[in-house]
Amino acid sequence: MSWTDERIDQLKAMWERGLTASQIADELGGVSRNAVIGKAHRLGLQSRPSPVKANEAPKKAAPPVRKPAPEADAPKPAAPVHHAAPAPVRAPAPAAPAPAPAASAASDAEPPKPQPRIISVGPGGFLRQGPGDQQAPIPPAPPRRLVPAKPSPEIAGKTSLLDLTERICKWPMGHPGEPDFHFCGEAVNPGFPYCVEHCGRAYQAQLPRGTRRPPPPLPFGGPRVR
DNA sequence: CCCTGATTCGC
DNA sequence: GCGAATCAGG
Repeated sequence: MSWTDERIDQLKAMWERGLTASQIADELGGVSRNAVIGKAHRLGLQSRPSPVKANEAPKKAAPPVRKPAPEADAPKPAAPVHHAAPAPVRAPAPAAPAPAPAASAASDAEPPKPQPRIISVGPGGFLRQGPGDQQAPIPPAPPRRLVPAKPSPEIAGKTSLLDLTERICKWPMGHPGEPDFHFCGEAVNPGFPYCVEHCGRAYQAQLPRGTRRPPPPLPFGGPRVR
């Protein structure tokens, strides 16, 4: 995977939104967390509260650098380290998750930025978009969007797509596309994409033919009622 | 253990 | 430029 303009855009966007490198990495697909961090730094995107860099020891000695970089002369005036900007944390639960549609989209001068694609995962069998798949060319005529282009990854405390990892239950809750659609989020049953409970739903023993089966519990909380 | 970001350095 | 390996804190 290479860093196309688009992917770089996504990286920037997500990085700025406070998503973790891991999240960004597996959202983009095809890159490692390290790659994301590396790229972010190369891009000059910088510094979010890093665990290992909480404070700069103003002590005279700064030995713990592996490479004893012999650079002695650095007439640089002390670069003002803007101190710890409070970065948004993993799943902030703002009271208003609903992305305000806002009429601000009216500006024609605004070139449509390819926001992260909306992708779905579910037991129903549809797979997430992967690194390899073709990128739907969005450019030609992105007319007015009635819905905000921003997927708003933070769906208030819920486990969103972006929160999924290998060890988080991916059982969907609610209906995809709806504002409160999210994922189970429990710790997975090791080796499975779902938690123990949802494994029970996802993997049902095949009963002998002709056996009357109770209505199988469907994903998505069952057929949509309208 | 898991996670996080930072840094280094061979490619 | 890239990213795996490594480090180091939570």
